[in-house]
Amino acid sequence: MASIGSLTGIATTKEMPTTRRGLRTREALVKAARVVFERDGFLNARLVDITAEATCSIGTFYTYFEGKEEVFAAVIEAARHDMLHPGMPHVPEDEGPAAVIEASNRAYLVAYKRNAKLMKLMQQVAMIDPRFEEVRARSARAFGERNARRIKELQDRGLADPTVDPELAARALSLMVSRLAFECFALEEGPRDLEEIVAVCTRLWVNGLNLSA
Amino acid sequence: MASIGSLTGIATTKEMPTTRRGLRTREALVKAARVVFERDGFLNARLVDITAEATCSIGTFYTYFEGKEEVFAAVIEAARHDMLHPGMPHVPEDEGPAAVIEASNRAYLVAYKRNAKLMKLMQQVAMIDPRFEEVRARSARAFGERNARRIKELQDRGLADPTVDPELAARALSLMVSRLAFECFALEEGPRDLEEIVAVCTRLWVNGLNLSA
Amino acid sequence: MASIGSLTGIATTKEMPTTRRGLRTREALVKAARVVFERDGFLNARLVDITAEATCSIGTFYTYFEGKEEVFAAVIEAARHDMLHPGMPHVPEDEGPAAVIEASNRAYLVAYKRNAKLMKLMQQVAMIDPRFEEVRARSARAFGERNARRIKELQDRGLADPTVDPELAARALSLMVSRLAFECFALEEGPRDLEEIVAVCTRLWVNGLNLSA
Amino acid sequence: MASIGSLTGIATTKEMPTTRRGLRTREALVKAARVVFERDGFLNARLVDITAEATCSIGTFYTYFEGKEEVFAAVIEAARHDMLHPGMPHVPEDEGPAAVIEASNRAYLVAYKRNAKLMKLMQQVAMIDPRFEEVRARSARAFGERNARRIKELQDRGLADPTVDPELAARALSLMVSRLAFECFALEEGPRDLEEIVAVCTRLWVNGLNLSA
DNA sequence: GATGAATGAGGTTTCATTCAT
DNA sequence: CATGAATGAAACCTCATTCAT
Repeated sequence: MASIGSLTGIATTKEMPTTRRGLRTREALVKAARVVFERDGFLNARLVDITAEATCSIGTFYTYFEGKEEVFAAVIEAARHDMLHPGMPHVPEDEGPAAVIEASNRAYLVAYKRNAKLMKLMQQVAMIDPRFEEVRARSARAFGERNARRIKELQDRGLADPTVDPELAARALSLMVSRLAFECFALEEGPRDLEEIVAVCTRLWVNGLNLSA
Repeated sequence: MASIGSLTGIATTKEMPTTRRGLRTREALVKAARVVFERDGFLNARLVDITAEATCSIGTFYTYFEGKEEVFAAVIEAARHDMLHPGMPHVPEDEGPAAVIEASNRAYLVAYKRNAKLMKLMQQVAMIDPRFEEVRARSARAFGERNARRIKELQDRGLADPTVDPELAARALSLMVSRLAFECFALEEGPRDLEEIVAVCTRLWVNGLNLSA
Repeated sequence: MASIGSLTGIATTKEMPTTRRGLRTREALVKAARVVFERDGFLNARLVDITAEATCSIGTFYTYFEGKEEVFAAVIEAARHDMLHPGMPHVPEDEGPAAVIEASNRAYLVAYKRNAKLMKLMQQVAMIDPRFEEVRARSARAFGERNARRIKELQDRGLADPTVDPELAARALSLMVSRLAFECFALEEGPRDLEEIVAVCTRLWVNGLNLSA
Repeated sequence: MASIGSLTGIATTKEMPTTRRGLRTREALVKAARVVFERDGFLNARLVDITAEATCSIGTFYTYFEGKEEVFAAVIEAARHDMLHPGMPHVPEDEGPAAVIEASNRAYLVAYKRNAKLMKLMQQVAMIDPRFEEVRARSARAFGERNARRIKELQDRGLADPTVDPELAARALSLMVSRLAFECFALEEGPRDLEEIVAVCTRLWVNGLNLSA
């Protein structure tokens, strides 16, 4: 499996531990880091707190990570699976495009809600460190491009408003969903009821693209 | 005139200077602070850099501000006029709701583009300091509420899809616009052509609310 | 007067203090640094010890110096006058070249003995930090070149062995004197009687160049 | 065979390995240490670098050495043969004292040039660690004493200037040669042509002691 | 009002050394 | 004999803030 560095693009010189013991320690540090980061924020989190949480010494920390940024990268990396493959297990393709959009939005929002604190953290760090902004942007781009392709396809099939630019519309609607998720779940401003948010998002997607036509 | 503190909600003990010289110095510091913040970001900006830019001493800084947060509040405050009254001079009320929305979006996006760096900065600080997050949230809420009232009105007049929740839809659509503005103008990701963005936003608003009906 | 940096070639960003108080503090730090360096050596000297000796805080140290290397440069710089102009007040030019050489050697050795600890320190640091090696080399080169010119002149006047290469001979004899000074005064190995050393050095110079001719 | 410790005077508790495998590992470490020391200097050399170069683990290092100083002692020890017996195979005793001095100087300088990097390293460490300064001093003393005996002999036979103190003159001239070697070969300042240096050194010895008489 | 020297808490980072496997 | 994860003391350095001039 590729090292964390290669996936998030955050440079790393430290290699993955080879022994079972090393792996266990590294894992404990990543877990502890997530706890401390979510509790104190990236800036307030101190290495001592992380190592205390992982019940190891500062020196051990530096055996596995170059510094705060690198553990953070590892934390993000560890949460990728959960966020990247947001379920979408059995998309009801035959129930029409609206159903697909709804399922997709729900999957995204469910995953977002589950990792709300981490997403907030990611936003914070992205605003501080350009390398993480790049990670965030890449992730968002991937999401946007997938949606752009979908919209294009619907337009080609005559099911969606052909006057909207697929790329930009996908971007705008994706941002709408992700930002609403951010405010509702990460900032805890506004309704926290998932279904309510799914409903609005889906309606605005469907209406926005004129899918009813 | 009310102190900055009262407007942004950031506590201040420092009074506004009474002499002309004092006012000039304070102004120079706010201007310098904006330059340095926009150039280095909030975290990297050091008070020495700001006073150097303003060609005055550190001591002088503390004559007017309590610290970094307070100058930042002053910088934001100084930019409020430009952002709060985003033109909207002659809204063509009689050309129909779509025209109003378009004008409103354009006004917002024009102002955003003009203050892009500051908006990015505001985002950064909001993620760091809860007091500024509150400022940001209040601002967004005001924008959202205004839009919610409009939507409700359109629904009442039978011009908009009555099935969408006006508050949440307003919030979602407002976030869509502001976030797209942020990415395009502040992060400089994606198209920087204003009209293109105005067009998409307006179309998605109009379609989304089924205003064509 | 030129800053330390420009003379020793050690880069400095810190400017010289402008106020009297600042000058006094900086001076105290340089003096304290010399004491601590001579007592503990460059490597063992800690910044805390220096600031303690100067009765000021660590922060104050960093107001004037970038780090250990920079104070050391300042210490060396402060001692330059004493070493560079090693007296040589009334060189008895008319008593013949041997007398000139003796006076020159004596002046050098007297200055060396007076600054023996610092010279030892300089040797240590030169072996550790290439920038100081460069300073040392430049100093030695200047000394050697002056002697080379003298030898050449004596050769031209038919007073010195014409078969020796003036540059290399000057270098060799200069090194002989400086190294003997180093071992006797800095390392305190061998005789510490100045006149004895002056006598041997002078005789080896005079014989070596065949000045008796 | 006596342990390294007894020769360099550096205390050691580690015994020499008894097995063939152990000897091979130890040898690899000494070789690797020389490479790393010559490349990075004593201070910058880290034990990890040495063990990496020797392709073994840190733990293994401690099987054979107490620490950095001890491997360094072993490195020096391994190079002793080359430096201590600097050839001088068939000194042409009957060609006169000048020829002996020339042969002796050449032998020394050839050996020095071959081990220039190590000699530089030795100088560095001697300035840092008094135990190695002692090793260096002992070595220099031996060289000086041998030369002092020679000079005395020449004086007794009426072949050398009787007015120079044999001990101090020998010391001075020996330092001249060794220091010139250091600067030319270790620091690479000045001519690197061996014969040129041999010529000057020999002439200054011969002239300096008035051997022509 | 303006100045800038002085402060020092508090974080980060390194690497020789140990020791259980 | 070989391994390499774990340790933690010890030093560095920053910069917001104070205050005497």
